[in-house]
Amino acid sequence: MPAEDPTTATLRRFNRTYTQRIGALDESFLGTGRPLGISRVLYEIGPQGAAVRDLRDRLGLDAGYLSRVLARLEEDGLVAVRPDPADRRRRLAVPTEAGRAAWQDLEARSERLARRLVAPLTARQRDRLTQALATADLLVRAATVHLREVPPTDPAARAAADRYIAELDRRFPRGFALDGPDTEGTFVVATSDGEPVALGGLRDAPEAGPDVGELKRMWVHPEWRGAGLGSRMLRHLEAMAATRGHRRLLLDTNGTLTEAIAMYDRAGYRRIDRYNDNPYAELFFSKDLDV
Amino acid sequence: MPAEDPTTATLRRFNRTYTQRIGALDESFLGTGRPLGISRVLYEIGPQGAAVRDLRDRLGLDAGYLSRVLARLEEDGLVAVRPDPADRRRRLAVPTEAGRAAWQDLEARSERLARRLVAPLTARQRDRLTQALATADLLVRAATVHLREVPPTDPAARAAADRYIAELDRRFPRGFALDGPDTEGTFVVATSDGEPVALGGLRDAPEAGPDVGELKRMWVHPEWRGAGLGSRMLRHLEAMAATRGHRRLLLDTNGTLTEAIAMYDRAGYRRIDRYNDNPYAELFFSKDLDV
DNA sequence: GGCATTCTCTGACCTTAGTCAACGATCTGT
DNA sequence: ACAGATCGTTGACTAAGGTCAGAGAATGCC
Repeated sequence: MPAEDPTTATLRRFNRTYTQRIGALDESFLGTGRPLGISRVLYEIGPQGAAVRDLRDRLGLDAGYLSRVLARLEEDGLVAVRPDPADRRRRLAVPTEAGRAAWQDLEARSERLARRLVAPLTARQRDRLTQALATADLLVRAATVHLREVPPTDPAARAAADRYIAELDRRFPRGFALDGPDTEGTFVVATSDGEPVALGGLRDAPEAGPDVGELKRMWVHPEWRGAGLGSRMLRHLEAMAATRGHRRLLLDTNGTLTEAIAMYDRAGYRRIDRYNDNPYAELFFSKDLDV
Repeated sequence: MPAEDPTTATLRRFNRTYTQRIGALDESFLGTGRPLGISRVLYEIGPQGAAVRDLRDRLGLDAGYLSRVLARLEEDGLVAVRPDPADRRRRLAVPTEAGRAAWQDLEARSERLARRLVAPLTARQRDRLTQALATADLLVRAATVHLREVPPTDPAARAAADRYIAELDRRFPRGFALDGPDTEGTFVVATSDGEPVALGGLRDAPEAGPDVGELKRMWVHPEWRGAGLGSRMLRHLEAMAATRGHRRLLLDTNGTLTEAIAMYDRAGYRRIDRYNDNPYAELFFSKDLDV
């Protein structure tokens, strides 16, 4: 084993503290007269309801087991399970009035326990704790984001591209619009709990040379900025480009996107002259990939 | 329910992230061919061994259940349980050679999982995560510290007082020594996992007035400083003094203890003239309690 | 239109984790 | 030396949580 890593040591120490002290937050689900597993499923269904499929994914449960838990919740009159009209193999679990009340109760218990935990802290320390946990939350979530390569038609890629376009439209003085959805190149979507949180596209740019690629649609969900998702996406795209035989990457961007520009600078991209007639682009970058 | 509290909201959000992602650290104990509970006990016993009593406290297990788990570990040749020579009611669990190897394996699994979790982060982000988790760890531990009032003879109070004395002896240019152990007044010991982490003493000071008390032996474990334990101790002592009928508190301290002095200032203590002949004291404070 | 796949449910089965009370051995204070 | 407390073990019992294979209904894909 290599020399002790301070990050894993801290993480593991925190894990111990956590399971001993905050872990009790789960136990707030006890004492409701229902077993923990049942409460967890009820809580996960939430006041709006959820698809059985999603519950299974989110909670990591066996299909048979979950089915039984749902039957029990239905029997207790807390949840109604009915087929999804859009795909009648699927089923949706929707809380009844009583179910929503039980959910509220779980919510209140959890909140109470959290309060009791932080009660001994002064306001200043509470702020520090909030800060620290929010940072840790963002980084841990960012670290467990899932990157996958998809065609331009992928629904997650489309959804992310739409958000990208909407954001540029908001930020650019004269708005932003595209002719139609992307059809060219390959996209990389980063998802967390199924939600797209970052996007990046790579296309061949034969007009600029035989082994040149171009990056497009680089976008990170606003709530996820500052966690290094952008540079991770960039590294992933560069590795992808290298395996596709590209030796140089181009990209263009707008002067208002200062965070992105700083990231490109940090990642070793150099500013070059205009190489296309994109009316929204003001800055142009290039990077040589050392294959 | 009052307006949403950002601390509990962050804590609860983090709790979700945590159970879904880091929580898997526990699951690293699975896949060893042993059930989770057994592995947890084995891990807690550690390479040095542990008293059965302590295991029960640390893991919060039922005596009967733990007894059976230990029997199973003994049967598997991983642990030897033998009576504690010092008190033959107690028993000690000591790992065998195979047990130490199994413990190493658990350790390695946990480390591997922690590494995999932080692997996607850059060095900079890893530093930020380490920082954030260390802060959160300290604050959460500080929040769950247990304060209790004890007589001067209490072993935890004695242990903390000894550390206090040793530290002053190290920090004062001409050292520090006492005639004998404290016998007067009431102590408040803060413990975490059974370890004393902070100390404070309160005595009547009739020589200074009928309703005057004096604080003594204020000490916070060096690793626990900056988490507000000192001011929490102070508040506890003040409340205690108020119920004892004191309306004014005195304390003395040495100029080298700058953190403590800053804390007294913050807590509303005012500097006064020397009120005793303590040769180690250079600064003197007083605070009126509003009862 | 037919075949493979997806989604959920059901039955059969099992381990794990835990509780509770009774009991014997041992220690502590007086 | 003895009453009372502490420590751990044992027997009897239970709920919780989970696995696995098979089946039926619905859908997607060519």
